[in-house]
Amino acid sequence: MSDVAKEAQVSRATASYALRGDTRIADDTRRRVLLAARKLRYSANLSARSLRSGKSGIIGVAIFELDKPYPAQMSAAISRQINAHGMQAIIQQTSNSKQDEVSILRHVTSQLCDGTIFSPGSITNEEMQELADGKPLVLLDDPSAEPVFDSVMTAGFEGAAMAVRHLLDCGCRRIGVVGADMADSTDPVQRHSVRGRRVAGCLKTLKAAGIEARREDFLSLDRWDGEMARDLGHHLADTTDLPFDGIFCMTDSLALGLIRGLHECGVEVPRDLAVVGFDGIQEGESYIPSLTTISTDKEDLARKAVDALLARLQGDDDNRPPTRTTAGCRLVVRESTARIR
Amino acid sequence: MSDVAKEAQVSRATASYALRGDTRIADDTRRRVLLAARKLRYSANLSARSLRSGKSGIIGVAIFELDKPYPAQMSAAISRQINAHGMQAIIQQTSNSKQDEVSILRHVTSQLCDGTIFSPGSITNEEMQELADGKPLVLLDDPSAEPVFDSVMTAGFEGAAMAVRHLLDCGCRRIGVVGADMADSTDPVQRHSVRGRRVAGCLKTLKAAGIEARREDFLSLDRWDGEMARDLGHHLADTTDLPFDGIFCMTDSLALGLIRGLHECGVEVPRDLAVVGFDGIQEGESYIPSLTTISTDKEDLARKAVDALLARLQGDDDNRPPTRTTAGCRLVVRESTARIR
DNA sequence: TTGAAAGCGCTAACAA
DNA sequence: TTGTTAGCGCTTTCAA
Repeated sequence: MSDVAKEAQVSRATASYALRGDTRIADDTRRRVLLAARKLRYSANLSARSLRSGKSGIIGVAIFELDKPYPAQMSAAISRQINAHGMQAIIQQTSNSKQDEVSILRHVTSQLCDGTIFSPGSITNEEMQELADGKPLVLLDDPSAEPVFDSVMTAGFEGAAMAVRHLLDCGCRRIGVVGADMADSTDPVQRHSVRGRRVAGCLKTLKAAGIEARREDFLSLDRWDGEMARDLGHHLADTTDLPFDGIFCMTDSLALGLIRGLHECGVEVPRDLAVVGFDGIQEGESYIPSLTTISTDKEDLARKAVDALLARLQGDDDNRPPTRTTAGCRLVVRESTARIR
Repeated sequence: MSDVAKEAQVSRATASYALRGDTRIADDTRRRVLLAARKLRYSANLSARSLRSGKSGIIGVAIFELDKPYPAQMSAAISRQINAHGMQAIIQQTSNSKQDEVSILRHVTSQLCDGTIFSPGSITNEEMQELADGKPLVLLDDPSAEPVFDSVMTAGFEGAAMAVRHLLDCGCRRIGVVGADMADSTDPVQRHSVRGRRVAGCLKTLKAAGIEARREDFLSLDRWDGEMARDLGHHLADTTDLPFDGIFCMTDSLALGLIRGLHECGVEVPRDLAVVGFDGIQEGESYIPSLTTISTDKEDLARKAVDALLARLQGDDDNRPPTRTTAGCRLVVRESTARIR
C-alpha cells in the first residue's frame, strides 16, 4: 500500500480511505489513488485488513454432505446470493460430524468469516455460542425449541400436510411415511426438528381426513439415505400384500431410492402406488418416473438466510431477539403420483 | 496469547513455540502451556498467524456449479481428503464465469489459502499465474498444451475408448456421440480439453473397429446440461428413423437427460438403443434404467490432487516442472446398455 | 531452552 | 480534506 500511496502522492492512510471509498476523500484524490492501485495491480492483504478491522468480507456456509443433491443445491443457491451482495462465499462440509462442526466454527467461522450460515447437526446452541465468538450465525432448520440464533426454516409442517393431502386427492387411502417415526412429532427432542415438523404435518392432514394414523405406517430409517430407502423398497415389495397405495418420503433422495428399490422387485410407481418426496431436488424432474415433491424454494431460502445475516452484520441492535423465517414451498405434481383412481 | 503465557508462566514466544509443537521447548514447559491454553479456551487468531507467517492451514477448492452432481461429488471428495491431512478445506463456486474465477483467485486463494485446487473455466494460465501470487495451484483437467501448473486429469481418452468399445460389444453399430463435435479432437484449442480427449478416445475405438466416424454422428450442445440433452432426446425420437442404436454421452448428466427426453417420446433405453455416460455420478446408480458409465475414481482423483498440492507446499524445489497425473476410471455396466443382441 | 523485541500490512483515532 | 501514529495478535530472529 505504501507503493500505491507514493505513486498517488498521498499518505498510506489516505490511500486506505480512498481505496475503500470513504467519503471524506476528495474525488480527485480518490481517482489518483485508484489509478495508482490499478497500475501497480495492488489488492489489499486480507489477513492484515481482517486482523486490524475484524472484517473480511467473507461469509461462510457450513453444511452436511456436499455430495448429496439437496445440500449441494442449497449451498450453491446461498453462495450465489452472497456473491450477489458483493461478498465472498466459502462453503464447508460438516459431514454430519460434531468434530468437523466444532472445527469449522473454531478455526474458520469465528476467525475468518464475518458471519456464517450454518446447518446444525449434532452441536448444541451453547457450544455454537461459545465457538462463534460473537460472530453472527444464521441456522438452517434450527431444531431448538428456544431459538438463540436467527434461523430460516423449511416449511416442514405445511409441506408435509400438502404432500399427504395430495396423496389423498389422488385416491390413496393406505398411506405410508418413510424416514420417520410417528412419535417424532411429539418427542420433546425431535419435535421441532425437520423430521418432527414433517411428521406433524402428515398427522394433521390424516386427522382432518378422518384417517387414523397407525405407528406401523411410519417406516423409520437409520439415515436419510437413498440406499437405505432402496433396501426398504425391496422389503416392502416382498411382503405378500402391498400395505400402501401411497407413500410420503421425508426427502426426495429417499423417494428416488424407494422407487428404484420397488422397481427392482417388480412394483412400479405410479402404477402400483403413488410416491411424494420433499425438497425439490433437480434430479426429481428427470427421473423416470418424474417425482412429485414438495419443493422448497431455494432462492427464497437463500435470500432470507443472507438477509438475516446481513441485518445482523449491519445491526445497530445486537441484542434484538433472534428472528425465525420460513422459506416458501410448493407442491410440484409429476408422474410419480399420476394414478388412475 | 499473552494470557496463556502468563497462565503458564512463560513468555509469549515460548507459548507460541509450545503451541505449535516446536521441538526446542522442553516437554514439561509445553505441557504447562497446552494446559493453560485449554483452560483459557485459547485458539490462535488466524488472521494474525497468517499475516505474520504467510500460512493459514487452509486449502481452497474452486469449482464450477456446485449444484451439478459431478462437481459436487468431486469437491466433497477433495474436501474430505484435505481434512484427512489435518487442514481446513473451503469450497468456492466459480459458476463458470471468468469474473468469479478472477475474484476467487485474487481475494481468497492468493490471500488466504496456502494453496488451491482449481478447476479452470475461461481463465488463462498467464492470468492464473499472476493472480495466484506465488501460491501453488493444482488444476483439474487442465486444458493447456503446455502445462504451467500441476494438474490431475480424468482419463478422457481411455475412458471414452472403453465406452465406445462397450457399445460395440453390446452389438451397437450405429453409434452417436452427444455433447461434442468430431472436430474437437483436432481443434488446436479444444484438443487437450476434456471434450477433445473424450472425442479422440471415441474415434480411436471406432477406427480400430473399422467403423468410419461421420461428422453428423456427433451431436454438439451449447452447454453440458441435462435439459439440453432432454431436448435433444425429443428431437432424436421425433426423426422418423432412429439414426443410432448406441449413444455415448460426454457426461452422466447428459445421459440421464437424454434418456428422459427419449422416454418422453416413446423411445426406451435400453430397449431401443443403448446409452453410456461418463463421470460415475451417484444418481446414475438409482436411475431407471440405471446408467452404464465410465466412472472416474473420485477418491483417487482427490488423493492425487491433494498430494500434488502438499508436495508443492512442502517443496524444497519450487522450480521443478509441473506434474500431470491421471485419475483412475472404470467401466461400470448397468441397465442402460443391457441389450439383447 | 527461553525471553525480548521487531514487524507482517493494514485501519482508525486523532491531530493538523 | 489529509497526514501521523499506534496498534490488531502473532511469529521469528537474535540474544541470553
